[in-house]
Amino acid sequence: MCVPPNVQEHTVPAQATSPSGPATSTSRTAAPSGRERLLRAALKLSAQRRSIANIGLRELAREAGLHHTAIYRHFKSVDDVATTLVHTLSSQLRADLRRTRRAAVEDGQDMIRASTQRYFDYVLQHPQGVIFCAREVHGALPTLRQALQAMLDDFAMDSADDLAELTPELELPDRETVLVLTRLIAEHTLYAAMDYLEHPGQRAQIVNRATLFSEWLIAGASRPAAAPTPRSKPAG
Amino acid sequence: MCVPPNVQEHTVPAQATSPSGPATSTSRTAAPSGRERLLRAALKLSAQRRSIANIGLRELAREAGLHHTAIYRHFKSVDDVATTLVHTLSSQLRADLRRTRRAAVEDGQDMIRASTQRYFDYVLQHPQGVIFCAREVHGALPTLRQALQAMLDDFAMDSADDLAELTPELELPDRETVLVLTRLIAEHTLYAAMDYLEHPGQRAQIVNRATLFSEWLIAGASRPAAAPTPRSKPAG
DNA sequence: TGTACATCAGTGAACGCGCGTTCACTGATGTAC
DNA sequence: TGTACATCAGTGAACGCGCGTTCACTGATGTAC
Repeated sequence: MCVPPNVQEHTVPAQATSPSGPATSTSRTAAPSGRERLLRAALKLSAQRRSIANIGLRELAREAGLHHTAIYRHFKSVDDVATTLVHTLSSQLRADLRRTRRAAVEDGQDMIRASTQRYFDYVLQHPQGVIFCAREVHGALPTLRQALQAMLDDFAMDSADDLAELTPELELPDRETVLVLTRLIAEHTLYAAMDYLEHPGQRAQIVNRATLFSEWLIAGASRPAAAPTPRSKPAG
Repeated sequence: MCVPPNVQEHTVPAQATSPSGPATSTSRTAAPSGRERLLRAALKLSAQRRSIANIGLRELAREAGLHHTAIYRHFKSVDDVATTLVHTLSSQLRADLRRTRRAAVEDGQDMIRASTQRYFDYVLQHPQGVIFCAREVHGALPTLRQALQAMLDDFAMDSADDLAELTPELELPDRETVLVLTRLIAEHTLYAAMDYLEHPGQRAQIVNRATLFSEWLIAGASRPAAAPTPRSKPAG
């Protein structure tokens, strides 16, 4: 009776696993045992609850279907689980979103609106990861915040590349300004995902506002005369 | 020996009390005893730590200098303390910021840049309240989130009023669009305050970016032809 | 192919600790007469 | 002005509980010879 009888129930709680593969070390072939079940349990609990900082060691083990002392086989502490999870998720999310945005671009049409729409479709398919990232950006441990800020920086760079490459008609400002722009957009869009998931009745409106947000920012920053770089100059 | 000997130490931990008065029920005259000490302790702990949801009952009482069972004299639970605090803080913050912005406007000059600068000065003077609000907007209990979202809505209305009243030269879009704009600005500015407090070396840059953010959004949304309301219309 | 051994994931009991909640209590303050 | 009583903030002991951590253990799997 050493192997617990409920392993099979817990092998794939999934529901938010990316189709690009599990991407964590030993899970190349079959059951997602042990370490990976702990990471998935942490993700699930942190999406259900308020923050990953609140999750207890025994609670996490219970969710993963493990004896609570088994955690020490894989991690030093629950904080260690959190840190590992945020690094895993941020790289997954970045790769998935880059794919999503490029797919939208390849379909032609309005890049900003289409890629924004695709982003929110993605949010619906992977709610737990997005909730987790949005919550922890300003939430918990400094380590997690730094990792997620770096993720937003990466998003901003991807977006800046795509803008420069795919929308030459926009007459964008210099690269540095574009990075400020896309960084603002990345941050806002991540938060907007929370509202999107929380208020199903307002989703069309939220997508529209996020699109307008990007368009306004880009238009405002690209505007030649009105407010290019108003440093210490009175408006009057 | 019924009265604890350390009451006098704890009467004014202050450091983040608004000069406009304590504003909570019974504290009109002298020592801030009891209920108010609990609220201040909750604010202090939630600013130090990650979230108000993590604070324990005994921990809170310890910080307030009270026996832990005394909390039940004033509140039903720690969640009750949190709810009371968020309502108190959000109304205080709104009133203080309205005062701050109007003062900036009365000094003439560039309204957006000056009021943004004043806002961050305010943040430096009242870090705990701002941190608390920024953390809990997307953080903890749904009750707190709703109260803080309502606070942001109020900020947006104030800003929209001021924009319409004080900057007629801007040719702003319709009231509804301006409210979307100012709501986005209110939200972003609240988050920016966290970065502002966390990174003292980047403060000038953060203020500048927040100003640009507002100016870009307003300029972009006010632009006559480029992207007024691009509903389902390909950009190409 | 078989044996011996090391490694590794997970088990189960036990520990000391701080938690939230209850209860009866103690003085101080306010109020009616 | 004085007495009797109600109210109210805070105390202190006690409770049962779940927590994180430790330790010695059990099988299963991999590896050397």
